Amino acid sequence: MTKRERRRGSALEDAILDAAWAELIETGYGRLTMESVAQRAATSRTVLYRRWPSLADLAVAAVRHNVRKTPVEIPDTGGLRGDLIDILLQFAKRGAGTGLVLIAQMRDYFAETGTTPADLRSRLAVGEQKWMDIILERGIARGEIDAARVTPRITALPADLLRNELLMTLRPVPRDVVIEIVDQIFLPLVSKEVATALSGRE
Amino acid sequence: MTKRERRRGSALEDAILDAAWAELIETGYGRLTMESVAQRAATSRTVLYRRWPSLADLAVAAVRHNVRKTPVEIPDTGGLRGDLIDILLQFAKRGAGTGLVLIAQMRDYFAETGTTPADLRSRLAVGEQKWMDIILERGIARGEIDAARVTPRITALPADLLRNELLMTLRPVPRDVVIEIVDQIFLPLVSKEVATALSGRE
DNA sequence: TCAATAGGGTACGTAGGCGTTCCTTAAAGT
DNA sequence: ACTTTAAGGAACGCCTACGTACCCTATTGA
Repeated sequence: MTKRERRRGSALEDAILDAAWAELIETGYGRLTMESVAQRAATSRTVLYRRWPSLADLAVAAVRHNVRKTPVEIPDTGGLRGDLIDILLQFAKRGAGTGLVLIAQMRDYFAETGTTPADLRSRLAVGEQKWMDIILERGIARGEIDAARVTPRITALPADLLRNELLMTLRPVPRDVVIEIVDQIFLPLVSKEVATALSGRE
Repeated sequence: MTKRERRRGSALEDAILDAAWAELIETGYGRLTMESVAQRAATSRTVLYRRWPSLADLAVAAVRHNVRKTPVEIPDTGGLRGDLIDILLQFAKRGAGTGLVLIAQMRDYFAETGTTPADLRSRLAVGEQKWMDIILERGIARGEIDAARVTPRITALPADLLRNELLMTLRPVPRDVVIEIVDQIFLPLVSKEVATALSGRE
C-alpha cells in the first residue's frame, strides 16, 4: 500500500467482502484461499484474520454482504405471472442462491456448527420466503391464487429450482429458464383456474 | 499387504471405488484425498494413479460405480402415485443425486473438460429420466396422466427436488419428503383430473 | 519353470496454504 | 502535537497433499 491510500473500517471491509465474493464466484469454495482474497482486496491476510477466524466465516460473510448489497424491490406488474418472473430474476441476480450453492460444500463448517445449508439460508436472512409470501398474498387477494394450494414447499419451489439450475450448470440462470419455471411448474400449481393462468401467457 | 491376499484387476478396482465412494460421502469432495482413499482401500496411491490420472477422475468413477452397483427396479404398485414414490425412494437410495451434489464442486474438472454437472449427469448414464419416462408412459396409458402436461422440465422435477434437498440438508432424503414432493408438487402437475389424484391419497 | 505384470510400500521433492509474529507507518483520536 | 489504533507487509514454521520414482514380490500367463 505504498502507492495508494490506506482504507480503514467499513471501506476496507466492504472491499474485502467484495473481493471474497468475486473470488468465490470465480473459483468456487474449494479453491478459495485467504491469500487469494487478500490479494484481490489488495490487503494482507493478517487483516483478514483480524476480522474473520476462518475462511468459512469469511465466505459466509461475503455471501451475506453481497445479498444485503442487493436489495429486492417488490414488483408491481399488475399480475401474478409478471411479479413472479420479476422477483425470480431479482433473486437470480442477487446471488443468494449462487452463494448458497458455492458454500454448501463447507462440510467442516456445518459439522462444527451443527448446522446445514438450509439453516444457513435462514441465518443469512436471504429473505426469499418473505418476498414470495408478499407476492403470493397479492395473488390470493387478486383471486389469481388458490390459497389452499400454497404450502411451504410450494412457496419455496421457485427458489429451490433456481438453486438446482445453478448447481447443475454453474452459470447464472437465464431468463427463459425462469419463465419456464413460472409457466410450467409454479403457476399451474397455485393458480385458481388453470385456464386463467394459461391465458396469461405471452 | 503383508497380512492378506493381494487383490488384482476388478476385485481391486471395486474395492478402490467402494472406498472412494465411502470417503466422498464422509468428507465431501473438498476433503477427499488420494491418500485417504488409498488407505481406506488398503492400497497405495501408486495403484490409484495407475488407473485414474486425478482425484476428480477417481471421484467421477466412484459415483458411476456406485450407481451401476445399484440397479433400479421398475415398480408396479398398480398406480402412478405408488410407482412414483417407490422409484424416487430408489433414486434416493441409489446415491446418484448424492454423488452429483458432492462432485458438483469440481470446478477445475468442469473447466478443463468444458462440461457442467448437468453434462456429467448425462454421461454417468444415471438414468433417472429413463425410469421416469417409463413410469409416466404407464400413467398416460392408464389415463392417470395428461400427456400434454409432461415436459422435460416436469419429468426432471422430482429428481431435481431430491437433489436440492440433498444439497440443503446434507442428509439422505427422508421418505416423508419424497411423499410430499409427489403429492404436493408432481402429481398435481401431471394428473389428468385433480380430483382423481387427490382421492388416491392415503 | 521362467517371464511379465502389477500390487504394495517407501521415500523424495515440491508446492501451496495456514496461522502467527513482528515491524513500519498511515490515519484517527485526544 | 502526541498517542493509540490498525493497515500493510514480510517472514517464519508447520502441515498437508500431490505426483513420481523405485524397489520388492505376489500372481498370472506363456
